[in-house]
Amino acid sequence: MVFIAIYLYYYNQYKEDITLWFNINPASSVPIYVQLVDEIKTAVARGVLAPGERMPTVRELASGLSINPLTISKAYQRLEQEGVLVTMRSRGTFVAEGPSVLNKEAEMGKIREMLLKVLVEAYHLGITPDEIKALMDKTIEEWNRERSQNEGE
Amino acid sequence: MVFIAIYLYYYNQYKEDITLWFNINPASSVPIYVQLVDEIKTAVARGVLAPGERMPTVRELASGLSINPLTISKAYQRLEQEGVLVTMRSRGTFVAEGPSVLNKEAEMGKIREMLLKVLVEAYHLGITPDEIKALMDKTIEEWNRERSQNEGE
Amino acid sequence: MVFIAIYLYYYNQYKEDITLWFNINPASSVPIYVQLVDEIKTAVARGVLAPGERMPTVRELASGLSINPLTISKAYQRLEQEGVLVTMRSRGTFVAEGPSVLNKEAEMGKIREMLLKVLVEAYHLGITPDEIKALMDKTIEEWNRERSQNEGE
Amino acid sequence: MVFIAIYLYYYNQYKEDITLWFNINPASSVPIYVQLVDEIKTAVARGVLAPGERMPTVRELASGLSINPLTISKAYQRLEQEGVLVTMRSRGTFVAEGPSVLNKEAEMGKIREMLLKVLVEAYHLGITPDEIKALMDKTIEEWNRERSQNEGE
DNA sequence: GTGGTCTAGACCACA
DNA sequence: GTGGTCTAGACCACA
Repeated sequence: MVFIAIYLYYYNQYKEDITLWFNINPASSVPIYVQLVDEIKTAVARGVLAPGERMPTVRELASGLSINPLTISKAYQRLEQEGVLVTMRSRGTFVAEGPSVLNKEAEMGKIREMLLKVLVEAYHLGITPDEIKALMDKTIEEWNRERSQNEGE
Repeated sequence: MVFIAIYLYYYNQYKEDITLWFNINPASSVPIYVQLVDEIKTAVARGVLAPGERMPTVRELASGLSINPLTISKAYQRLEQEGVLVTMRSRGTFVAEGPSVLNKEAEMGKIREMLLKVLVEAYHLGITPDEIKALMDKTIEEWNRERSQNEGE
Repeated sequence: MVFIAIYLYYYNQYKEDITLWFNINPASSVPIYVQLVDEIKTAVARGVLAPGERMPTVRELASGLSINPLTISKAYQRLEQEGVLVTMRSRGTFVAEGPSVLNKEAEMGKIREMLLKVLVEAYHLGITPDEIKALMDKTIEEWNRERSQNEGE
Repeated sequence: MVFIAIYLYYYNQYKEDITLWFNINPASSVPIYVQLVDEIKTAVARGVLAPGERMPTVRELASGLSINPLTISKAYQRLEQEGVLVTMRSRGTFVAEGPSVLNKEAEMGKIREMLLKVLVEAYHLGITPDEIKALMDKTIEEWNRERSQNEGE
């Protein structure tokens, strides 16, 4: 498998230097636009991309990642549908102002589905629920540490 | 969304009656063979399908689920690769004897990836890490209860 | 303004002859895929396309309407998001089984918005609310007559 | 979705205080100038802006709404074309003296189109023609009440 | 300069 | 055969 790590430096609205770091694998069976959607959602969730921040333009990202602008556009549109980004006509695309909780119960259901998949996968890898629990605690701890670091910047 | 629940009754080697209960949604964007792989892995992990148990033949499953036999075959092959099923020439396909731990560290890495995805998704749904942790505990508890029930049968 | 009326004859699942009749204006400022979405929603609402019915394939429609397949595909995908069509992997695209009412109140709100727009527009055209009411009654009457006719077929 | 409500106080020719209340959403897919056209048409139809009344200048509106003056200008031009506003050289822009009925039949056709769109949309939302009719009656009633209130001022 | 749309043509996974 | 994805290149409305 070929992983292509792409570093994209650009200035945000406060003229600070930001390094976006997207792993896109054009040889993957996962469509490029889906990979990009996942990468951006991760960057936002980690606090690397803060709410209100301006995203690189479609053309910038396209040339930076050597990907067709249409593909970038598709990813941005998908992210807008999911409420992660907001596009303002001829001004650019921005990170949305945090998640809007519409239907907490339905959403908890989705997460529960994902956790069940983790348990199934773990079973087949010979990993016990207790190990999962410990791993989850460690992962959340790291997650919180990273987020508070990014917010502190 | 259309969900098609399929009940598949058949006799295993011990002549016990088993009800397999697969949710296959032909309208989903997830390929049918992947759905089947997931369903079978779940059934095994939950203890509904016990190690050593005989699986229905490709033809049985195909007619039972009204799915192209080639699709079933593809799922079985994938499950063999993953070590979940074992095919014995001219005797049939069986549930493998428990997970074979090859490389614990690499496998923990996979699970960690999945947990990170859960955290990203949860963030965008407005769910906090603490809520995730609680949900995980509850899910594991239910999981263990169900497994011990199935093993008791 | 140039209007291009396209008649598309094809056989549906019951081998009956169906005439699809889409008005697509490539010179309009309304994107082609949006026009197609509107036309198909209208056909379904009028009962010309019945639930469960198979839609023409992307390629058929594309060649029939002299439109790029990608544009047709975009329209189909949008219609799937709206719950009007259902796509089944490598089988084709079908008319969904009727509207699923999720949030009646929110939906009534949308319709109310549209009715207010009608009243605003009517005001500027010198048409009174009473005339609107009469026109609405007449329009609904015709609508019901046409639907019962299509259902009777 | 972000809605930006803008209150714009200004003195009209009679030196009365008027509050204009435009909802402009720069993140909407509807062009800003179209949103402004709709808002002004609505204000006039509701009687908030009376015939003969002086409109704010392009610059006033532009600074009040934090919108590019060119965009405001485009909206005013469009409204002049539609006969809603009248510009008098070096005196300013005014609300026109009521709708001029040019071709009643053609105009009823436009309204009929809009009503059909409402019916199509309602169908896909699971709303019946009867519910539409009732909603229309209620909407017109409120409309009339509001208009008579504004006229009474 | 911004994102949005469209085409022609190619390739791919799935069933 | 089915829909899905991607590219290169072009054009457009909007602000």
